[in-house]
Amino acid sequence: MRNPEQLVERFRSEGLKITPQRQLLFSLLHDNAEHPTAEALFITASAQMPGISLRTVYQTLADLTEMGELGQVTFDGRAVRFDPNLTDHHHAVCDMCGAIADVSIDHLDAVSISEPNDFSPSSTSVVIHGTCAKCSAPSKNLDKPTNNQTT
Amino acid sequence: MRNPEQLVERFRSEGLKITPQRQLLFSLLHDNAEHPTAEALFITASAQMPGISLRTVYQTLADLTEMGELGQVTFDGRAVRFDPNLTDHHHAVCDMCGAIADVSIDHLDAVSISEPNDFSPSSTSVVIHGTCAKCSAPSKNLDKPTNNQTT
DNA sequence: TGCTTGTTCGCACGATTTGCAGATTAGGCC
DNA sequence: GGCCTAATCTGCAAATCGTGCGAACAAGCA
Repeated sequence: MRNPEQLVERFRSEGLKITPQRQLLFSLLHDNAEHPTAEALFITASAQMPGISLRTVYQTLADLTEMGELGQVTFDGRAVRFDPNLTDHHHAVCDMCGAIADVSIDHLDAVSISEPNDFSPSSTSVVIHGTCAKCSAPSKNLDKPTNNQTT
Repeated sequence: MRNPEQLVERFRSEGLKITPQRQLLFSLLHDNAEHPTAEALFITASAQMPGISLRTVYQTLADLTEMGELGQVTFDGRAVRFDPNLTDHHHAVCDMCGAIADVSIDHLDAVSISEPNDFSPSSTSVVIHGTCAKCSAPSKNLDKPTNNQTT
């Protein structure tokens, strides 16, 4: 996703208005590697702008997604998560705490895939399930596995 | 997933009862490569057993999943799909009609993956998006793209 | 400042799934 | 076959996630 200033430019050039709600969400999403849900963004946004509507968060996220500025991923069949990282990458999901990390995979096209007849692939996504560092650490410190699935 | 007879054995040996509803679902799932949703199974089941409850379908699918006889996959963030194929495989999803096909990928472990520090992977799933044969066929016949996402 | 049009907001609703409680029934025992 | 008990089924309410709609509001421009 472009930085907030560039997004403002783009919105303006497309005749869309620059509202405080949109600007806040631009900044919350910029360089955000947490793959937040709409609900999580709403909570963060509400802290800075009490009164902002969840509906507006959904709307803005949908707009950005439609403009190609934001990616969407779902791993568990639950809430959609938003990803401002538009580079070619994949995801590692911690099955304990739900944390999601980006992973890069080189030469994925080198693996031998037996596709069904006449299937025309357009994109490939890889999800690695496992346990993250925090959750696999036995008891190094007092940290419990951070169940931050919604934060 | 085991065949219906074997599932009956397993259920019996675990003290679970063999009901007509369960037997019907066993047979509907056996060798089913369509990755049906609970709703789709409910519709099919209802045709053969009017009065069966959607709640029962969900319950039985959850039981089978918990027993490890059934896999679950979600691709679009909507309904969960059930997969009796427990072999190591992945999925090709048609973005036009929603059809899902199994694909096998060899030597997936050979690709170079830059995992985040201390992430302990347990499984990897690959989803290939694209267009299936039916939907990419221009107009060979009168078939329209079969929008069978719910059937 | 005032106008126009896009935005925001709140609410209702749709889709999917689960919790609950009462009715029903499978399976064992006589 | 009939009975008993615990498991199961069923219908309904409710939780979760997301979207449609209409009224109120505000950004951007003359």
